[in-house]
Amino acid sequence: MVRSQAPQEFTIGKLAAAGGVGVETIRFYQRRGLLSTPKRSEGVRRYGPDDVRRLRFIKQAQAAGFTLEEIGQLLALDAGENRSAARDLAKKRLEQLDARIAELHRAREALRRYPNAQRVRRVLA
Amino acid sequence: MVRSQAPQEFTIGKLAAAGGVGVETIRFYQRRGLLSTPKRSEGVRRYGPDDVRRLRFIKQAQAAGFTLEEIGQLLALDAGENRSAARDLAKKRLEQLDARIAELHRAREALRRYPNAQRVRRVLA
DNA sequence: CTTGACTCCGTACCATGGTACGGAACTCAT
DNA sequence: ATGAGTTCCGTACCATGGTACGGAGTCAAG
Repeated sequence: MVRSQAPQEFTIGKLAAAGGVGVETIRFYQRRGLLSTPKRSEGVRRYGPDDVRRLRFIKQAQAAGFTLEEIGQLLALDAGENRSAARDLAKKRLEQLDARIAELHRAREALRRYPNAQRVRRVLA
Repeated sequence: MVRSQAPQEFTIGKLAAAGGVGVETIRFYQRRGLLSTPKRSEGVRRYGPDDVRRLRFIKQAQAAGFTLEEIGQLLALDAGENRSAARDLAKKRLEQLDARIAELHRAREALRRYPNAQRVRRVLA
């Protein structure tokens, strides 16, 4: 079942704008294998909504603390058979995320106390 | 009033060990002006408890999300007259920290839902 | 008083995540 | 159909936060 193609209406510049990144960042992600590099159509490569979603996913995952390397694995595993491996990876990252959040909370408390301290050194040390 | 000197009993290797970093990291921080470089005493530089505290402060501040550049400013301002500037810096960072924590919480929630989702892509996008 | 560990110093190299550059090809609006 | 604006592509460069290397000097235990 070949469904009707979604319109490939984005040039690289539009895609970048839609994802809130620069054109060079798109190319960088393509080199890294995080985004595909479609064939040229009328001299220029065209992108569609899937690419926009994928780009947004990358940005969100980055915000969650994944490295580009991990994001690549996640996408690869997710696309292939290996969805349970992807889940494991996500779970592992979730634990790291919890640890990081706790760490930031501790730092936050220390920093919040700071304005009344004599010196910063005593606060975080 | 010149109080009795605290013993300067650490060599660079001990200092590094006490701070849980490598020797090269100490040297790197010295180049960056984050740690002082004491005069040589008997051919080798000696460090004391103050240096250990300072090193630990750097590590903690890093964990709180400060860059080395910011940590340098913080230490400089704190040491000098400018304690209120140091407080401002800390306050600004505190706000950023809150934003970052909120962001990680959002990512966490998305990730936590993942095991039941069909594909990662739908989760964070 | 030698041997092994540690220090000192400059300089080079590394990973991560981009950002910039320059010339040629191409597209699009007027 | 022409000129401004994009795209394409390779390659170079950037900041951050280290890590490694090599040769000379020093120190401490046996």
